[in-house]
Amino acid sequence: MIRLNRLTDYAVVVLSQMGRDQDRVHTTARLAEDSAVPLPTVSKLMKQLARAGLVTSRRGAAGGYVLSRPAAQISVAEVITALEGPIALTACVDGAVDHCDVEALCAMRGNWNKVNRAIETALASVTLADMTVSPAEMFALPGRRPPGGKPAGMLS
Amino acid sequence: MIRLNRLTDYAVVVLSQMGRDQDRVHTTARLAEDSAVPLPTVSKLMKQLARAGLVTSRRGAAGGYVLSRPAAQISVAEVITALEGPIALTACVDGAVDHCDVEALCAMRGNWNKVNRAIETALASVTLADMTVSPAEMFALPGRRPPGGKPAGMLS
DNA sequence: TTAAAAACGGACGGATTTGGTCCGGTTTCA
DNA sequence: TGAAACCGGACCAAATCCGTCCGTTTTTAA
Ligand code: SF4
Ligand code: SF4
Repeated sequence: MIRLNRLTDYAVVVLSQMGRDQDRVHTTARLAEDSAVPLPTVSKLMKQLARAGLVTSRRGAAGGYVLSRPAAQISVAEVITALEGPIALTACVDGAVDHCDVEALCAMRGNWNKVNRAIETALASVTLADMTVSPAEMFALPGRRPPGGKPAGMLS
Repeated sequence: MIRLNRLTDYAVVVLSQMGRDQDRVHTTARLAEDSAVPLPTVSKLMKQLARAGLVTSRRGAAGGYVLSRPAAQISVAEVITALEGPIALTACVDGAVDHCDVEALCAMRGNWNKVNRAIETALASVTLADMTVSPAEMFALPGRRPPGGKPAGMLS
């Protein structure tokens, strides 16, 4: 069902959690407790996110993780990319890593690109900060696109 | 990588194939040959698509499959839905079938809805006919949204 | 009347991916 | 020095995906 990886979903949830307390250091234990995601899983996630540079780790006692950037400047697209690699709906779009064995004969090879880009744009326009507000007022925040405004041009 | 099911991809490819010859009946054998997708797989796909009503089957000798509607009126979203069920990025969006075990405590439960809807819209705005044209002139066809026009309002 | 050509339904199984756990290091602080 | 945290990776159970196969049913044409 075009499902997002469950782990990726968790990552967004946990990162948003962190966003609520911008620059406090959060231990995995605390994050796990607050988000109901099992501890070892949170740990694994944070490791990956740290490697991708989205969070910064502080080792040792009183250590933990901090968001590298304010939550309003991290898009869910970045989170996805960090955990699952480049967003590639099919194997023949531009950033794809692997190869399609039908690609040589496929008449529509490359036509997924536009669609893929549209989705990419959609995901890039939502930040972690957006994900924490109540659904009702999402995208109605001051300073963001007004409700009737330009919708970030998909399929341009 | 937010990857589309390979079978779903194939389905779109094959259906587009069919769209090139609007109302001829196509046998699975022929479709397989033309698209390089293995025959039994095409067969399986067509069965599902027939059940979903996207194609009409004609049994017996000289039988085959016909598109139920012109290719320009079938969106890729429909194809995806037919094969994989409702488009649901996570388990907590509106049309989702299954349930998230963290849902009770998750602070952002429901916030994926908007994102999900945006993607849905993107996929719904691309038809099978669009997928067959050369990438260069996609969305530059007469009668469709002009290049600078309203992009079907995502995240509305 | 018969034979061939097609769709139909479903079962099956191998391969791959995913989700989650565990453990032995290493770094830092009190 | 010891406790608290991250770090890296191995590991595995479960689920999913993908492709194949086979017997049945329907229709057409010889
Ligand atoms: S080449 Fe064709 S079959 Fe292969 S991934 Fe691209 S669209 Fe799908
Ligand atoms: S409830 Fe939270 S964790 Fe569960 S699917 Fe929705 S966003 Fe993800």
